Amino acid sequence: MSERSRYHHGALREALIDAGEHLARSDGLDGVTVRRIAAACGVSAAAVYRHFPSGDHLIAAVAQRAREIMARDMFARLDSAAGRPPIDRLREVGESYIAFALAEPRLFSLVSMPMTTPPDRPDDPNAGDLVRDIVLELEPPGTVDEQRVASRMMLAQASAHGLAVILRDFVPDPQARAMLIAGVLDRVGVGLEA
Amino acid sequence: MSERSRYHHGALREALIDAGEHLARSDGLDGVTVRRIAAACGVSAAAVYRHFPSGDHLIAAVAQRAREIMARDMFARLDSAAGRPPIDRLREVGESYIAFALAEPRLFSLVSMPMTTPPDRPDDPNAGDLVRDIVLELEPPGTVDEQRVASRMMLAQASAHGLAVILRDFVPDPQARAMLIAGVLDRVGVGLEA
DNA sequence: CGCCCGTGTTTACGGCGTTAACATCTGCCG
DNA sequence: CGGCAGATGTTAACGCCGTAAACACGGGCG
Repeated sequence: MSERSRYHHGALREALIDAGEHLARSDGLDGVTVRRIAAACGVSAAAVYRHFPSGDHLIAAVAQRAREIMARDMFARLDSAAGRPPIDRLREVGESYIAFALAEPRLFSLVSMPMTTPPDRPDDPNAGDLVRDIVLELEPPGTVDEQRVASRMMLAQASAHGLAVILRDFVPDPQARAMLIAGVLDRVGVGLEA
Repeated sequence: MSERSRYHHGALREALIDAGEHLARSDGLDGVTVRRIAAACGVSAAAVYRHFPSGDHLIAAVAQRAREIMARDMFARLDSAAGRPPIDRLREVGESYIAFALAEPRLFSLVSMPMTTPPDRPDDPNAGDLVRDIVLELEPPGTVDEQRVASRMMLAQASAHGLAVILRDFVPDPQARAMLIAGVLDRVGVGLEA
């Protein structure tokens, strides 16, 4: 089975997700469509249904791909903050999330879609677990107050997500964005330590 | 011109927005479509274009309607908190926003759409201005630090919006929702006063 | 060798937004 | 009061969308 099969594609599923990712980057959510993705792979639209039960599952897979890309960004940035206090690393994660949303707004619009399909491998880099791990370090040694952990996670995630969305939609000026990110994350830090 | 004209409708524009609102409540975003809205008004799809330059403008108008409904909720709830300290009223506004998002998730999905069209009357009840007015009361008398005001507004709006979205998509249990709302808003309050 | 099944194709259906051409009603002007 | 013009409706058509059914190819196993 060489790569030249040209009838049987060989790795269409991955190719479809790749094409979807590129279409999302270039044309945004509206460009991510079964027919366009299939065409980008040089394949008929119906071929998609050999690999995904529906078009929504395909775009859910592309969304999952986008989440993995963002998660890689966040992990990379976290590595360069290794050893710093948990609160600093939480801020790093938040800044990373927001930076991604503003740098790749179209990809981010996939990230923030409700996940209709469970991820293929539910154990790969996951932003939620990442936040939880850091938040756990804020707990007094030897005990874990689940409710406190949950509210801290929620505050971190909600404020980062909300800020990203509002900045993307309503604050075009990069300088204003930077000011607001710094100011809000300062305050979130205070709230997280409370 | 009685109401029986039946050819010339008389108030089609408003009727379309009404129908869009009801469709949004019952069928969610996917139900809010030019053809369906027109059909709900007993009118052909093309008639829409006598009143809106495009279907997107119609659904933007429906979204604006949804925002006004939510704003009315928030103002009503604020009235019953008149006289309380600003921080308490901010919390009331946040709770109101989140409650609406969870009580009317489909309508809320319109609210949180990026506004493509300026509102018809940009001076009617507006949640943003409301928040700003309360945040201003937190300033020391006689001075206004615009940057501090902006970051407080942003924190309030971003955390409420983010929390609403995350709870709607990922936390079905009402009790867990209530716990998280209380916990997060406590922390946001701390961050707002910092 | 030959058959089966995984994976591709073509074709078709209904729903979508939108436009063009036509129809009807209403208000105003002579 | 008559009639014309413009506002507001209609139908028909186009191209895009997701999806299903029926068919075609081709690689691997008996």
